[in-house]
Amino acid sequence: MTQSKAFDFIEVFQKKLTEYNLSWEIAGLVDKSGVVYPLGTDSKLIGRIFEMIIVPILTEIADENDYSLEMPSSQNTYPDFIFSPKNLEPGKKVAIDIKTTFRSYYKRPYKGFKAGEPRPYVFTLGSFASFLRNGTKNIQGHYNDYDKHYVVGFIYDRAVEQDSTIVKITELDLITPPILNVECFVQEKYKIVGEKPGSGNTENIGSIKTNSIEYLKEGKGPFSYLGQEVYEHYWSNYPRYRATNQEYTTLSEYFEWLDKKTDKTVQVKELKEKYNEWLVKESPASYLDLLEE
Amino acid sequence: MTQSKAFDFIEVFQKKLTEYNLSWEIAGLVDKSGVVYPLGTDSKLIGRIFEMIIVPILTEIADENDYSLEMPSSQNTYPDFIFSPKNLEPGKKVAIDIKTTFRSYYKRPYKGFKAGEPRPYVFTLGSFASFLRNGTKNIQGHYNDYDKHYVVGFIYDRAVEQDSTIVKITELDLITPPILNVECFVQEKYKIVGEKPGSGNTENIGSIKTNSIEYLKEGKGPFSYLGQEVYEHYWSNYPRYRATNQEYTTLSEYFEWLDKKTDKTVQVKELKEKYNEWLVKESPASYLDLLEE
DNA sequence: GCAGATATCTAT
DNA sequence: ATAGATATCTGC
Repeated sequence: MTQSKAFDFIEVFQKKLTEYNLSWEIAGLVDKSGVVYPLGTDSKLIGRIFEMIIVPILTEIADENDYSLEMPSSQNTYPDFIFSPKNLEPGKKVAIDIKTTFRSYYKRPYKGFKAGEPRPYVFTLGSFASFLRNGTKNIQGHYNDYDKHYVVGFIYDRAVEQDSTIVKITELDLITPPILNVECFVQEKYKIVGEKPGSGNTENIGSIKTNSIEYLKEGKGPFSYLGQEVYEHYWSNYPRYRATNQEYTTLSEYFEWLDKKTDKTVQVKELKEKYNEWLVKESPASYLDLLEE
Repeated sequence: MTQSKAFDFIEVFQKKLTEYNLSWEIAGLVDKSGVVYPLGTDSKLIGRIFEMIIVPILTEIADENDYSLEMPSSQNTYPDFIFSPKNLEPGKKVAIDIKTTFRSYYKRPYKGFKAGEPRPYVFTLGSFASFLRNGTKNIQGHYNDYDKHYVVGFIYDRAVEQDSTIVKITELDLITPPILNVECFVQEKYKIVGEKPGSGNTENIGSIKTNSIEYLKEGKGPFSYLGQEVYEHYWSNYPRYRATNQEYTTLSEYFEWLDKKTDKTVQVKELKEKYNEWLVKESPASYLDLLEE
């Protein structure tokens, strides 16, 4: 079997996920003598856990579609997983990145949200200052080696009570898992990217902001209308954290900035039209009033 | 029992560590059904693991010395653990922070080091821009609530081979632990602080640089001669990452900077003398010189 | 939403 | 040693 348009990672991954029916109920860490240590809810840890649990699924997907599965060993290298074509077809690698964040909830009614509803959340989607600006910076190989960039995102509740009792391997039942209510989505990265950073000093792209995982599953961000190239251009020119000249910080301002450039290769008018269409049909504001802030 | 000068955390912790004789041989993560997932060597994970393994030791120490053990729940709050006096004596809390880094080795002889010797390493010792400059910033309570600040440091080798096989709980023997050769030290923070940052954009204090854990165990950094107050003053005035005016970046420059200030409250001459004494007796350079003789 | 915290690493 | 990467969070 060889790669073809038939390989749809989103579809395949979701199918496997259903088949495997993972519980995500991680109890803790186990040492070689069988002592189990409870986990905290630290996100650094949780993110890695999701990453490791899905390895068998990714391995199976790779095998069945004539890819080899690679994991960069360096800690500062994008992406988390690579599907590398066994036929070595250039420019056809597939990048898979795992992203994680936790839910918090409104305690009282706020701007059209009811008490008890989850707050809108944002995923941090990786640097906008590394491989997007320099094709070999902090990436395995070259940015051009990749055909597709997928995000597997996890959202979860932190257990309120932290358990810190150490138990024997025979007493796993006694442990309260630190994470609950896990939801997962898969989508092409550009379709969930937003127009605002997800961090300051470490210059990460922020996802669209929503409290509904459906919106992410369906990939309804602005660049789903504008296209992957516009996403790449927008974020490779987004002002750096310490830039004195903030040329633009929104898509509207980006269009104006683009319009003033002499060497532009796209029709700004068309982009504006697509963006307006998105605003009307798909923007979070059209889902829920006043998601701004 | 009440707190007294008799409570020496370093001594007590080292004793418990010997008693417990922990193996540090973490095999992996276990879920509630008993499936074990291997760990990677990602430092984010490893650091948390050391943190969790020593919880029982800290609990016992707290109990036996009339402290309660607290762990700040927020992810951006110093310290990792707090010993809080049960008699509520103000200004007498004890901060314990866990720090981790891994060894790497010279492949060929270099500047007096032999091939195969471990490279000198630096621990990142937390921000110099938060609670040191604003007593309530990113700290549980106020900086003045604390009497002592200890660092428990771990240094380890990353396993060369990464194991990614998932096993049953009955097959723990099959797993190769991802970390080997763990060494641990405890020391008062100011005694292991160095004069250079341990990170750029995230503005962390760097420890003294050494490839010998003995040097850290003994707390032989420059501020062990200059004192805790000089450490706090040096690092609360160290130039920020993006500062245009780099007033000083070494202790020698700091002394000159201090000398020019009109409101100084310390005798710069005395500091210089102490520093010179340190340079002669204790600096890593004087260690290296001894090694070469 | 911004700015800068959490911890540590790596390329130059 | 420096500068900026890795991922995500939080106070204002």
